[in-house]
Amino acid sequence: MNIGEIAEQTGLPAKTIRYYEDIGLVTPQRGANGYRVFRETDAYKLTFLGRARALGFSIEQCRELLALWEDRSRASADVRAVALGHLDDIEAKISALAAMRDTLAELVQNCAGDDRPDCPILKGLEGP
Amino acid sequence: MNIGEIAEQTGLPAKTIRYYEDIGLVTPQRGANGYRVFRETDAYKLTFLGRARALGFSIEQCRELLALWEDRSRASADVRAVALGHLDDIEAKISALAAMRDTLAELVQNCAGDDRPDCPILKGLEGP
DNA sequence: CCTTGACCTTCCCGTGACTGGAATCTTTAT
DNA sequence: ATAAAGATTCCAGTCACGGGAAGGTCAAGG
Repeated sequence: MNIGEIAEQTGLPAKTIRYYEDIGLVTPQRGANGYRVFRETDAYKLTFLGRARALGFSIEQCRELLALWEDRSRASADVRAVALGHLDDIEAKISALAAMRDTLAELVQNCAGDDRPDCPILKGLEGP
Repeated sequence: MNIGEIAEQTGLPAKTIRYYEDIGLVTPQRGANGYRVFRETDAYKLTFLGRARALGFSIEQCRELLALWEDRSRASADVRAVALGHLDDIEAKISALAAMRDTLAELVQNCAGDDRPDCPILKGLEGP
């Protein structure tokens, strides 16, 4: 399989796949013409990566997960630890965003939003 | 005021303040020794920037807000529009993160997290 | 056989918003 | 006089790619 075909199959842009090779996440073979040749295991890996990235795992976490995935004697606890760590990160991000939203929503609420220059949003940004 | 002093006052790292000057958000004067000299208006601007950034506004949005802030004849509707746009962005991010969290939490829930290699998290990442 | 167009290759630069570090002044304190 | 603190510029790196240039390869059509 050439890169275009596997790109379509996995939904990842060809550029991304080349990048994943660059940083050692996949190691496709090469044909006589220099083209990358992807086999089924590469397709699996790339699909895995696509899903893990969609869940917000960092590249390094993906690398870790891939290693665990390939290690048939891994402990599921190790996988779970990575996932739980990431869950915490997500929760923290959500909390931070929710706090921003609340503050900002309150400012917006108090702003008339008309032609007049008086604006509680700007005032709120000036100082407490 | 030198950069260290204003950095402490605004809570922004000196590096960040220099960067803000680089991209034209603030334009401190210069003393005879080449040091930046910050005046009160600079302090206000930097405080404003710090708060706006803390609320997640991008640098370009901050630039826009600063311009509105300096324009005494602005319409509060313009400010409100920027803020509402950003609120939408925040909501979208929260939704995306919540979806990740839910999916991931479900995978984690089903994983025993013990010494055995069987792991629903990895299986969930393999395919649907 | 030649050309066209689709596909592939590498390489380098740009993104956002900084952060770290090096090499070099200037000021301040002892 | 010297040492430390604080200032300056500039360069490089971060994360995870994306854009685009310059060029090699392949299949189809004339």
